[in-house]
Parts: sequence; C-alpha cells; structure tokens
Amino acid sequence: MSPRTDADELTERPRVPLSRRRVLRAAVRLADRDGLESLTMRRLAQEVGVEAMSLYHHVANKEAVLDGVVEVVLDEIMTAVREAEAPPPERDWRAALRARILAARDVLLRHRWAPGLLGARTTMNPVVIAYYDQVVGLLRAGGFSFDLAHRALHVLGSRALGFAQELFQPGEAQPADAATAEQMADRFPNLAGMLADAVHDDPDGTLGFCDDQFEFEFALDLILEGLERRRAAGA
Amino acid sequence: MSPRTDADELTERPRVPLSRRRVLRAAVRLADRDGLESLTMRRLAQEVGVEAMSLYHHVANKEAVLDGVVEVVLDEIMTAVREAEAPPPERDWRAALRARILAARDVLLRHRWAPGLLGARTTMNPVVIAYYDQVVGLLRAGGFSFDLAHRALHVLGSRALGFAQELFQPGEAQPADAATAEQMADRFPNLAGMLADAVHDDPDGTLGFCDDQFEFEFALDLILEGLERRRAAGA
DNA sequence: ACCTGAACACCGTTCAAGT
DNA sequence: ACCTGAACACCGTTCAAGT
Repeated sequence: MSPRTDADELTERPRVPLSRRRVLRAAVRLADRDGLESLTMRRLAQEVGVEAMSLYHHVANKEAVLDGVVEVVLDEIMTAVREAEAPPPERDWRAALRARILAARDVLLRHRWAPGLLGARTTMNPVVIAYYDQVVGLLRAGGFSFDLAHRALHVLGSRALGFAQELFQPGEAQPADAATAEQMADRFPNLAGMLADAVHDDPDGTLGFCDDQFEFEFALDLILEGLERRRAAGA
Repeated sequence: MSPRTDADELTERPRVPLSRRRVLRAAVRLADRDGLESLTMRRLAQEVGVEAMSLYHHVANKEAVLDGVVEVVLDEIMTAVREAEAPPPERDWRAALRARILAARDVLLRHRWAPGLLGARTTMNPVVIAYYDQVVGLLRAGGFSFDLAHRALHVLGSRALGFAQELFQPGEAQPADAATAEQMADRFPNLAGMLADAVHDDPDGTLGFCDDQFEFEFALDLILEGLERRRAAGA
C-alpha cells in the first residue's frame, strides 16, 4: 500500500479505491454510530470521503445499500452461529438450536437498528434462506418430520434469527411523580399490580423489571418445549 | 369561500371543515390504497382537498400523523377485540385470549402496512398499554400469578396484538425454471425436501405451502399450551 | 474507469401573508 | 380561526462533463 499523510490516517484514505465492500462497511458503521435515519447517500459518501454521486459506481441505489447492509449483518450472524458451541443436533436438538439462536441474538444486540431493517425487507435474502435451511437440517437431525419442521419455522419466526420481539423500547417508561403513578394504577390496575409485584420481589425498584435476556430465553424455551412435545408425539 | 363546480362535488367537499379526525382517517385510507410510502404530507393534503400546509393546523407534524394513524388502527383493533365472542376467562382463559388475538389479527390483515408501522413505533401508546392491561387482567382471571403474566406478555410479544410474524412476504418465491429449482435443491437441500414433502401432501402444487392462518394458530396454540403448563405447575 | 458539479423532482417544515 | 404561496433545507437520482 502507498504512503499516507497524517490526515489520511485520521480521517479518510482516498488512496485505497472505493469498493462495494468498503461502502457497505461504512454504512454499517454509520448506522451503528448515528442511527439508521442518518444513513443517507450524502452522509454515507461523506463517511467514505467522496461525493454522493460516486457511490452509484459501486451500488445501484439506496435500496441496494440497505440490502447490502442487511447482508453484512447476516454474514456476521452466520459467522457467530457457526462458531457457537453447541452439541450435535442428533444428541440434543434443543440445546443445539438454542445455542445458535442466542449467538444470533448477540450479534443483533450490537446492531440495534438491524431488526427493524431486517423486518422491513420482504425480499428473500439468500443468506436468510441458507440460515433457515440449516435450521430445518438441524430439526431433521433431531427427528422432526419435514412438516413439523415447517411448523417450527413459523412458530419461531424471526426469533430463529435472534430477534428480540420486545414489547417496548426501554426508557421513558417511569411515571414522573406519585400522582401520575396513582393515575396509572387507576387506569391500568393489572399492569400496576404486576409492577408492584415485581417491586416486591426486587426492592431495589423497578430496575430490571424486564430482563430482556431472561425473557428472551423464557420465551425461547417455552417454544422449544412445545415443539419437542409435538415431535415426540409424532406430529 | 367561492362557489363550486361539479368537480368539487365529486372529489373534495370543502364544506365540512378539516379536523384531526378527518385527516387521520384520510391517512389510513391513503395507506390502505397506495401503501405507506405514499403517505406524504403533500399527498395527504391532496387527499383531503387542501394545501399541504393546512394540515399543520390539525396535526403537529408528520410524526403526529403516523402516531394518529396507529391510534386509528389500534382503536379498530380494540373494538374488534371487545366484540369478539369468547368465554369468560375464569372458565377458559386460553379460549378467551385466543379469540381476542384472532380478532385483532383480522383487523391487521385489513391494514397490511400497519404491523410494520406499529413495530417501528417505540413510544408507549396508551391504547397499547390499555390492551396489555386487559390481557394481564384476563390471565389473572385465568389463575396466573403477576409474574407469570409478565412472562406471558413477553412470550406473546406483538402476537398478542395479532401480529403475523411471517417469515417472508408472499410472492416472488417460485424458481423461474427447472434448472434453478435443481440449483436450489442443491444449495438448500433441507428446504427443498420440506417443499417436496408438502407438494406430496398437496399435489395441486406449492400453492398454499404456507397457510398463514393455519401457521398463526399453530404457533399461538403452542405458546398458549406452554403457558398453561407453567400456570398449572404453579410457576 | 472512476469521480464530480449542476440540476431535477421530490420530501418535511417555517413564515409571512391572505381571508 | 383557518388556509395559502413562496421559500428553505434536506432527500435520492440523472446526466453531461471532467480526469
């Protein structure tokens, strides 16, 4: 590679030519840092030290950028899943699938904007197809009929890829003062009771009322257990 | 205002004054007809026969329009859920919840753009809170502890509101010819096997390979069964 | 082959002006 | 009180022109 100046080191390095790969990695970096709404063609160009129109030599259009960004994240997921420690599915398909899904989830937690984008993409992504093919293979090795494996894909849905399926985004949930808290208890007595119950268990307060990881695993285990029950029943 | 022509009668009717309610109902109509991406302030104004800037007298900004649109759909869901025929939860909480969720799903199927929008909204919507409060109340009446009801909300996730959680959007899935089909069988042997198996059961072809309603109910029943098992075990 | 500047057709939104 | 036209700061994208 060619020599570079201090400025190059710090900001851009125009010497290494632009490429699709470099554009997409910059897009992921931009979304990680500033959020998905900041990912515009103009800001992306700025991120790689080029004018906006230059991007069109490496990607067809913005849609292609979003597809590419999804691709990068999915590749990251596939790598994480491949390296996840898990028993062979022939011995314990539930543990095998569980480990893979939790590995996928770890990746998504590093790109919080990704689930929304992945969910919006309706086009069949080859990487996603390959992933679901692996899941079906795992289930087959675990003794599933093709038919029940099909059911399983639908039950798991995007959870198979580690999607959190959260109820709400955390934050901005606390009532401002005791008055509004009381008002809330009036309007939503059941939720208020649930919250009070949780506080009783954990006197530190409502902190950790929803432990995302715990909830994710509880849901996952319930689903896997239901699937195992049907598999064993020969469904 | 000036006298009007026949065209006025047919398209707009400026006589009934603009209102927040009228703007939001027009927005839902526009999204239903042309898709969510067509819902711009300018086109929405056109839909109600007014200039874009007039909208700002009735809604704060576009974000408020989207919030309002969500509100309209949620109101529709709440009405459908309220009118759903269901046993009292004290007698059969599973049937009670199942009927309500399927009623909610019916509404969402009439506004196919709504799940994406509802999913993107992270702010706590009062109507959603009220709905989840009702679900917790139902579970309580069915014998749930607050703690397990809390778990239940997370397991159900947006499925409690009738979200389909589909794997892919239908369409554009068929391989173009036999060659690519064979190629697909090579790359994704498990999915190919699954598809072949389904074709065997239903010789009419791959039509209805994924019966959305069936899959939704299968998943829902599996989840409800897992919850009932935990409730009965006194979790 | 790769990059660019100017331009176009769209956005959401502000503001001063109309009635 | 309600609506409007012109304008601003942004989009994605096209196109002809540069090297």
